[in-house]
Order: sequence, then C-alpha cells, then structure tokens
Amino acid sequence: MQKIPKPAVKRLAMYYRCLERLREEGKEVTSSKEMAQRLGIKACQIRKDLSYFGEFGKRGIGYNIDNLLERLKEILGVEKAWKVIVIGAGNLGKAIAGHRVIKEQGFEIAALFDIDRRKVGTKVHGVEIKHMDELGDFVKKEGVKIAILCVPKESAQNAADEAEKAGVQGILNFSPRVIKANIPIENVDIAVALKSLTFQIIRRKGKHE
Amino acid sequence: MQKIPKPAVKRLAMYYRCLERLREEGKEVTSSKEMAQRLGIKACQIRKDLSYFGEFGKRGIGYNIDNLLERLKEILGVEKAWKVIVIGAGNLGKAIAGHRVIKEQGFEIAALFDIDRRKVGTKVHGVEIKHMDELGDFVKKEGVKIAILCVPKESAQNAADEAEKAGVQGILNFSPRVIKANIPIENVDIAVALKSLTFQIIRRKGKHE
DNA sequence: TAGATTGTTAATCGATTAACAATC
DNA sequence: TAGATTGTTAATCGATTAACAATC
Repeated sequence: MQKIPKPAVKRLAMYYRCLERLREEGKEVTSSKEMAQRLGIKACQIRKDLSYFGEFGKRGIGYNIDNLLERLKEILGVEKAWKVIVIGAGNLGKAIAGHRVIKEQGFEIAALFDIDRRKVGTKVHGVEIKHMDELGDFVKKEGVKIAILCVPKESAQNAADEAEKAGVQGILNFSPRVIKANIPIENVDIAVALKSLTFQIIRRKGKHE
Repeated sequence: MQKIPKPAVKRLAMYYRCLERLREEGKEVTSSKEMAQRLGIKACQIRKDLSYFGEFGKRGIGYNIDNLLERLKEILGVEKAWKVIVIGAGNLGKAIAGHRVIKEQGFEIAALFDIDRRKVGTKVHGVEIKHMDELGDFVKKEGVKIAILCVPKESAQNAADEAEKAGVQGILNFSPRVIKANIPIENVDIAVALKSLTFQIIRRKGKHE
C-alpha cells in the first residue's frame, strides 16, 4: 500500500471534525472547496489526501457527508471506542481525563494511574485512580490500547516503558521530554509550542500583512 | 534574512531543553552527535538548523553548552519572561495555568479569564481569575503578548477575536476547532493526536520491527 | 449543453540527509 | 600529526500545488 504522508493523516482527522460540524448544520453534501475554506487550506490538498484511500466523491457534485464520515472512520480506525488510560493523576492528567473532546471523538478513559497512594481509589469524573502497580494487569484485562502520559518529565521514560511492557500500543505524551519506545508516540509539547510562538512574534514585528 | 523551515524552529526549542538537561548533568561541552542521540534525530539536522542563525560551535570540539543556550535564548526570543494569559478557567485551563513547564521555560501566567462570574475573583495557583470583560484593559496595561485558549470549541473563535482585538500577538489554541486570526497560532489538538495514533496502530499490525 | 467538481498527473516547492573540506 | 567535529554544499527525498481531463 502506498506511503501516506504523516501530515495527511492529521488533516484527515481534521476533515472528520469538519464534516461532523457540517452535518450538525443540516448539510448532506459538501465539496473540497467548502471544507478547504473552513479549514484554511487548499481544496486540492483535501482531494489529494482522500485519493490515497479511494474515490469518495461524485464529479460535479461533491461528497456525501455521511458517507465520507463513515469512510474516514474506517480509515482512522475509530469505528469502535478505543480504551485509553491516563498515567499521572495530577491536575493535567485529571483535566485530560475529563475532557469532553475525548469522549465526543469516541475514546473511553478506562482508568487513571498514579504512584500516590492517597489518590488511589478516588474517582475523577467517574473514572477510578489506580496504583501504577496495577497497570500491567489492567491493560491486559481491559484491552487498553493507548496511554496518555501526564507524569512529570523525570518519570516520563519509566512510565512509557511500563505502558509498553504492559501491551499498550500507542502513547500520547504530554510530558516535556523526548521518550523512546517501539510503539507509535505522539507528542504534545506546550513549551515547544510556546517557544515557536515567541519566535514567530519577534520575527513578525513590522511586517503586518 | 533566510527563510527558516517551521519544523526547524520546533527543533530549536527541543535543543534548548536538551542543553538545559546536559548542563544539569554537569557537562560544559556537547556535540551535535550527542544531542542527536538523545533526541532521536540526525546530527546533521542539528548542525543544519543551527547554521540558519550562525556558527556556534568549534570544529573538532563541539558546542559550549552555556554559550549555545544563550544563543538559542536570543533566537527564540525568551531572554525575558513573556506575559501569558489563559482564557477559559475550566479544568484544562486551570491545569495549564499551574503547569510547571510554563514557569520553568520562562513564561509568566498573568491571569486567567472566564465568563462565569462565580469563578471571577478566585485564585488558581496564586493567579487570579478575571472576567472576560476585563480582558482588553488587562492585556494593554500588563503588556500581555500570548493567550492560551482553553475554552469550549463553541466559543473558541470569539475568544480568539477578543484576544487579537486586545493586542495579544500569538495564540496557543487547545480547543478542537480551527480558529482564524491575523496573528500566529499554534494548535494543540488532542483529538487529532489520538486519531493519528489509532491510524498508526491499525496500520502497524504484524509489521513489528 | 453548460457549469461544477472530482481524481490524478506533473511541476514545484520545501525539508532532510549524505558527504566532505575546513579546522580545532 | 591523527582524530574529532563543525559548517556547508549538493543530492535526495517528501509534500504541496496547479492544472486539466473526466464526468456528474
């Protein structure tokens, strides 16, 4: 199968959300042009990205929204809810675990994990906090596939190792440290994002488009 | 001045943190090779990225860590603390406002903003929650340059508009919606990151390297 | 038919990598 | 000098965009 550009996959996830919104607005059909306008990208980019996976539109007409949503669900693998755990039940971990978007987009937070025994046994938004010792068994028993890392950077690599050992298949890393593993990792790096902003701001002075 | 690849800027921010860590370990000198190993990238990539901004190393020797850190500080524009506000004092906004990494990396959370008057006046990690009505005045008086958006997607565009109008110069957007503005925006999209993971996981089955 | 929009090819643009002279 | 490592050039690789035939 053809190699898919990494940025294209991220855009597919954005098309998915854009289509959901169009559907909420009562539309049944859309075009690459309409979606492109909303997303601030080029229409041909959308058609190109979709073309890696098949032909989903009708020439002269556009795309049936329900149909394209189904297709994107299959492509992204989100037909059924994925079980997710959050490792690290600090403020960030708890906030992520309770975040609307995770449920809305079809993920299920199965548990949080922490090393602090005072937290263990309590619940956050209806989800139990368990001790790290239970992680291995829980992942296997529940079939957890994804771990969201919200631990301090000092313990990030350890937590990632434990998750991988337990059989987790992908990691979403919120800790500001590069972690190494043999499973896919997505990094959300607040400090890097902020510095990228400051760089752009100082280089922009004067040239306001 | 030469055009700098966007990914290169993000990497510079990663080099910065890597160097801080090397310094903590007591090292005074490092090489592109050493950093590359830690970051999981190629050494020539690091040298190339740095070369956009000057010559910071000594051939045959490597880079002086303190010196390179200073240079990166200038390049990224983080010599002095930037004032940042968080818009949206829900769980996520509060967690971000109190997050270690923001202070450690030289940013200062000046205030949180919310429309819920029951929250207004209370404090989170020593930072006051103010009402959205005060945003314009506050940003001007305090010289706030960056806003972190943690509002529900329904009000994301509005909040961004208000921030831009008030004079904010960059936005870090945590809400799962594309927002439009004439200032730099960085997006942190949890749903997109999770779907990018699921895509990789389902395509990976069987080919474990 | 005329207008609209897709899917795809080919061209362009941008980013990464290899290789090596320069030099500490 | 020998070994190490930089800075930079040129080659390669990957992603985006323009353009247009196909077709509804």
